[in-house]
Amino acid sequence: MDITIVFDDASSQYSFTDGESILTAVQKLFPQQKRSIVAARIGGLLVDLTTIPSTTDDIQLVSTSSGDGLEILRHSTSHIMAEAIKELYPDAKLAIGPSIDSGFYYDIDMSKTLSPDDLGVIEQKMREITERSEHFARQDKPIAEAIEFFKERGDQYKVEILSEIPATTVSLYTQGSFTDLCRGPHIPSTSYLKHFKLLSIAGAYWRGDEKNKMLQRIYGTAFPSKEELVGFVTAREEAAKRDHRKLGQQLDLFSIQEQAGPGLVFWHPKGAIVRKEIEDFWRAEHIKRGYEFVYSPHIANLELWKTSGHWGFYQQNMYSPIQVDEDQYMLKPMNCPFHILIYKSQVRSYRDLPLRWAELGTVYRYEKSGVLHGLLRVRGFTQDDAHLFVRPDQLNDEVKGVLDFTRHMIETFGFKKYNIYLSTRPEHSVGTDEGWQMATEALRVALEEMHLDYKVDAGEGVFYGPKIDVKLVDAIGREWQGPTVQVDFNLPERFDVTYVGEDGKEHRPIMLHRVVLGSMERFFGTLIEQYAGAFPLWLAPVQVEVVPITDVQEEYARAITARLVERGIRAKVDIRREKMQAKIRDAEMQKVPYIAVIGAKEAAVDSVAVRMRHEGDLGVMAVDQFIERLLEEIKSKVIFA
RNA sequence: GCCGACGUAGCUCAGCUGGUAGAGCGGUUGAUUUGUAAUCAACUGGUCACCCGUUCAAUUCGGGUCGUCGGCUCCA
Repeated sequence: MDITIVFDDASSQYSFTDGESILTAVQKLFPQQKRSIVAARIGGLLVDLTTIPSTTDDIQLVSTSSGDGLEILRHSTSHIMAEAIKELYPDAKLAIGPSIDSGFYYDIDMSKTLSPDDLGVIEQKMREITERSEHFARQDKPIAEAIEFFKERGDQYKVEILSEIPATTVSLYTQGSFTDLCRGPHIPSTSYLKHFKLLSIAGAYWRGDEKNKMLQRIYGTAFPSKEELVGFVTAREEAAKRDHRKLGQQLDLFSIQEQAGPGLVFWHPKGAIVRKEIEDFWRAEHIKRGYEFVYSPHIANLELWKTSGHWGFYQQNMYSPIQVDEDQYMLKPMNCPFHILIYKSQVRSYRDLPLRWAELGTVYRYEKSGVLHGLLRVRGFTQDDAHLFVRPDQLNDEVKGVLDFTRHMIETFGFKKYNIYLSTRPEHSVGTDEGWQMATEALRVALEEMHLDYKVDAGEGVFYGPKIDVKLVDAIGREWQGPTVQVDFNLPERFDVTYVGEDGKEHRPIMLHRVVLGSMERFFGTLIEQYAGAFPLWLAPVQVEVVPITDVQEEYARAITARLVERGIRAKVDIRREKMQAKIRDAEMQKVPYIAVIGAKEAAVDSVAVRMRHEGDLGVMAVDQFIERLLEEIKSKVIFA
């Protein structure tokens, strides 16, 4: 049987004899690359190389250099790890072991608690298994038989998974003495696996439900080549250096103090000045876009939170009540009810809408202790919040306006890695199906009209309405929710918010909740990681470090610094009795964008020797020229990647 | 909240099997007057996170609390 085999855009013919598998063909046609070819695709379906072709359809070979191939390699690695664990710890019960973006994991239930040292032992055993060259063999079984098979072995998790699969037959894969339930495909033999590493141990709930038992999860990864594996490990180490918690301390930006309590942020002077720059920009942009600013209190009567529904739906995230005289007061977890109260302070006309009210509102939420994470997940934070009260006919434009605003902010701050999600109605929520549908549709239409790529995050909306989330990506690829816009037709209902229409009758406005940064804390955290602490000039805490070479130039250096400061430039002079080299080193390590070196030559002609971060010595420049350059760069908010 | 690991000067870390702790950087002082990533020296830093227990003796061993880190769950 002659079949066309396609590999790397080249195709060749191969005559299959009866019972000959694709693997045999690969070994004959591509003896050089045979270990990188791990599977095949026939008619769009991925199959094992051990498949014996039954049609004359083209066969496309899948190598580990493709996404599918890499996934197969990693998935097979998780099976090999599972085999190793079963050999080492026979009482281990396996749950699930998929491949993920950075590698794979397997969830295991066993009596022994694994320690990091055990990873080496398991790796060693895996190495043995790869040397044994065990073949991966697929077997299709009626589901009842498969259930019986795993039941006998006491693999309760596999039985549970099987009992929920609607299919009549399932596939099992066996290598060596180990058999697992799996869709496949897999590498032909354990010998294909050469470059792998087990990374960490963690706890994970069975089926991701905290009511279930906690299993032990082992994370690992595998690559086609040693270089790629080493590259992965070094990239992780490099990423760790951009960690905002590390940089926050090194650059003296912020701290979180045990004495004060977890999740509460202290902004140091250098972090505070960055925040101030962000806030100034934020305010200016709001004014341009027709927003007004409001301020509201930090606590309010519990009754208000009952009316808003927060007490019912959000209680577990709120700090305990504060008893004041006869009443109970709550620290605010959100700003929305306050803005509603301002709205309701007078009768509003349809002509007043839309109203766009913004506030840098500091909120407090009781987050579970295990989830706190530097600036990215805290208990007290300032949202760059705004609420828009709009008429139904204004909804679409206003949502688009917010999306455009968000995009402008993200781009100005130079974020390249972010993802957009549309979150729909969650399990616990208020309001009617019609309302939810209308609101979700409004968001979807706005996304489409703005030509923004997005994914649907089913059931991830807020209790009062659906939302669009923008998630920013941190140094090691984790996503953190930043900007969000939420459509809310429930709070206006609960608070009986109205406006008088053209017809003289009362109508219900729709509320938009939105943040364009997220929170100052989280945004700052991702910003630090984004720039690895080397902020663009307009944000840099110290913009220019003035370095006199000897103390003879001290007076001139001070004068230059004063001139820079007078022009609104954040300049500091380093008058320590240190060598110039040491001062430059310190300024570089503090990631100061410009260093102005001043010796006798410069002092004589009113100039400075300019050194730029990452670029080195730019040569001598007249002071006025230097100042103009700085002001221009600050004004244009140039980003140096 | 759950699983696991960790918690020693301001920072980064050393301290084997129990005998009240060290280095480098930092800070202070003095000397050096220097041309693009660390000048030299002296001095100064610690209830070894906290609380109980075992022991003649605990930074070291055991238990608990708090905090941090990696995940899970949950979220801006």
